[in-house]
Amino acid sequence: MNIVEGKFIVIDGNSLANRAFYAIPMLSNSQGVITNAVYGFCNMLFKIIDEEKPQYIAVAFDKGKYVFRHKEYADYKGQRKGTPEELRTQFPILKDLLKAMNVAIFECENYEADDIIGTLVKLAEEENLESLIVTGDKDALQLASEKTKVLLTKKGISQLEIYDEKAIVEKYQLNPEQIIDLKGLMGDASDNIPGIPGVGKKTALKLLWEYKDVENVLNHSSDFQGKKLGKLLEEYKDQALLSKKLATIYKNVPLTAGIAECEMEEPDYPQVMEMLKELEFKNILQNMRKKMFSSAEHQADPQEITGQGELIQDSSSLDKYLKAIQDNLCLYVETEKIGVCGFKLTGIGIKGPNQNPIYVDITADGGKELLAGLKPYLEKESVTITTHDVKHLHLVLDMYGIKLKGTCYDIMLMSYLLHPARAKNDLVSLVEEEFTIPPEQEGADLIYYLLAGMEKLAPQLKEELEQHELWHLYKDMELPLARVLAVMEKTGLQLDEAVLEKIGQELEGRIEELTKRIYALAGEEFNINSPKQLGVILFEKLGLPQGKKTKTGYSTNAEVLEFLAHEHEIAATILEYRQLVKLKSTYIDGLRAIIDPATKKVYTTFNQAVTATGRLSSTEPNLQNIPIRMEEGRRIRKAFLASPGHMLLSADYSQIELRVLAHIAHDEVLREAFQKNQDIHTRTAAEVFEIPMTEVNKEMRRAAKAVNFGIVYGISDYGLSRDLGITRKEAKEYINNYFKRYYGVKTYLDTIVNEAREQGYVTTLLKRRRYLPDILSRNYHLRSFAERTAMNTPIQGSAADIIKLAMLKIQEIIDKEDAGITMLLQVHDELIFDVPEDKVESFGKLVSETMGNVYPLTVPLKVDLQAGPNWYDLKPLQV
DNA sequence: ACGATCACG
DNA sequence: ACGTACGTGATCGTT
Repeated sequence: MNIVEGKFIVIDGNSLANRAFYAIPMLSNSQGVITNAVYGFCNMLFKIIDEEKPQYIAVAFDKGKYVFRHKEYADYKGQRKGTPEELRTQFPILKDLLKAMNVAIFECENYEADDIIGTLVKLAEEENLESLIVTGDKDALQLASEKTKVLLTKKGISQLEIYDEKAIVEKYQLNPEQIIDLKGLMGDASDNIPGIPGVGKKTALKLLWEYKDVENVLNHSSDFQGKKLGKLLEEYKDQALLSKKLATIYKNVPLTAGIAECEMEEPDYPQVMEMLKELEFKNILQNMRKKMFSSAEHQADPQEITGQGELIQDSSSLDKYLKAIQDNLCLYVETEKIGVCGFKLTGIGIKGPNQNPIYVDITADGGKELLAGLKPYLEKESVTITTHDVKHLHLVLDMYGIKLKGTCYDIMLMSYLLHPARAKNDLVSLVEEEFTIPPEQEGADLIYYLLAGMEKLAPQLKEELEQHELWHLYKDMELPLARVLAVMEKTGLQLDEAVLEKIGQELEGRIEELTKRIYALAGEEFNINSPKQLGVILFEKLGLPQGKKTKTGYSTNAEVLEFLAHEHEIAATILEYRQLVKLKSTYIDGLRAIIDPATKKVYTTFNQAVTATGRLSSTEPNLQNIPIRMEEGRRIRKAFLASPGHMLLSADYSQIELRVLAHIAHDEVLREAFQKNQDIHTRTAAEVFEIPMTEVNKEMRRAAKAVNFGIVYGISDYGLSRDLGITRKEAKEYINNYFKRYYGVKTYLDTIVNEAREQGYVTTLLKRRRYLPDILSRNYHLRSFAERTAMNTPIQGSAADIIKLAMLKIQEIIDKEDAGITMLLQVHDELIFDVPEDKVESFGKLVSETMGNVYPLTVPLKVDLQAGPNWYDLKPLQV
């Protein structure tokens, strides 16, 4: 009889799906198919299989609404609400997935999942198998035995608890079968099993400890003669027996298959992966792919790519390969960082359609000959190159005098436009999302996979961009902009080391003084830079009132210190210390460390694919946050020089975000203010305080300015009150007054939030998209954040679109003029140029006109020009 | 690796 | 009752 061995896992599919549905926040794929229960179920299934490593597995489902129990008792489960629509639709998906995974599914008309489980477990016990029942329903405890355990889901789905026979006896002082008797006496509200009225858990347990089962309890009802309990037992005798019957799991369901059919099998990988891809379960898909690779009988995923390639070291083989592939190629440049700035090429990966990839080893002659061979192919106008980070490619090829003239698919930029908020736009992650790179690939082998991945991704991304009306943005803006940015990065900015050194020395002296003063005030030496140690000094030793707290302890930020400045001299001293240390470490030491000794320049990197709104960012060094607001810091700008005989020209958009808002919100008051070229904050103050503009004082203007900022950020009374140091009630008043006057803005903000709710995303003027998955969240924080983002992104993002357009046009002009002018920096609403002195005025005029007219709005775009020998000494320029 | 802080738009 | 203003990057200290 004992023909099989091992462990059998049987899952209550309905119970587990229910648990997953309520435990996991609403989740849907991009088609709107709700998937949270399937997702939770899958995760739990894999976890259990992983931990228990069963040889047999089955999932049981309820089938139909009525089961044999309804014949005995029509109201069985009568109180239960129907399955919600959002869950009901997930069962077919779940069953299909289980089928593809070759997991045995059982369902049987007239019987519940419980009965199927009871039957299967009985069969398993006869085969001498160990069984584990997975469910959220305590009824299953009655099935526990020497060979059978029950895995109960506790809260949510991550907490599981195993009950074996011993655990049940310990907990209830009852045998597992007596769980049925317990329910017979006390009933079960969730299944609408009546039991005996007035008998709860305590009484029922007491009775069963004494009389063992329901029948015996009823037989001894005379023991309770004269008591209330005796009367109840008499009166509800039949109901108790019925309840026990209803609670009893039936173990002889006519099943069409047995334990042998439950044997674990390898999933049908291609089918499972197809389904997981459809469901967009990226993590599970990746795990499944890894499992497939490690599986003994490795099946081919239809999407699978191979890493077979060829190493090439000589020009003639390269030439032969290039001749064969004609005009379409994927290109991967492998580089290594050298020194503080710059990098060197170490290898090139190439793949043509229907060709195996190649890796060109250029270590021999630094690549000169091989790159010379590559040049004519890459410079063809008819060539289409697929790559990742085309700006980087421009910079690398430029070192060999190669200029790309054809068209380009940049995987990084394309996927950024599709998912700007996604953290991982690096090539390996993107390829891994679609295909699996077998573990531990490196060097040329890895590059072969990446090339094949890019080749598959490019047309998919292009199609998706077209579907979302983003192709134009890619083709005519981001792609050409990459080249402009490459030129800017290559140009770099001249720094005056002597200026930095001088400021550095001044700072150092002052910091030393401040340090001593702080130690004296504190009465001991400590690390002032450590918020933790500082908190102890301020709030424990000196006993100053602590304002806010952070997650980790006391808050010691500028806001708190400013408040404390009234209380103790140390606070103001620390504020100054902080400010100076920041300047010294970030700007003086930080910049000096990355100046190229050969050129005395710094070379920033513009990241074109990180921000969620479409802005650029700048790193190593970040030249978009050089101090300006405070004079002490502003002096750093003296170190940024124009080249000899040139001037720095700065052109910044005045109030571009509020102008964009006036345009997209169709707000008449805001439009009029800009059309009349009024001071926008003064006008807002006049509106909000209902006075003529001439009567607006400084304080009113300051408040109005804060309100305008608030509007752009996605206004909240809390934020405004904090910024202005007023009560929330007052802030609310300001906001209400504002919306009364700027009715178009109010309507716009309401509309855009609704649009986000309906579409799941918002767009900018040039159709750049940002998805807001949290806009319907039930979590107040997440939802509010998404709402503010919905208000802010079209404004910030459209401004980013406009200045990018301007950069493209201006670079064209610069190229055409060929007068030694270079574009150096973009700082969100400002462009910095290096211009020959005699060209400053004429070029300034061109820049101003170009920026002002590049994307006509219903309000004028105003540009302020400044020029000077360095970034500090800029004087307004009228043209 | 992450949080706190602070520099910019 | 609740508690966040939008978008970044560098540095430092702590884990």
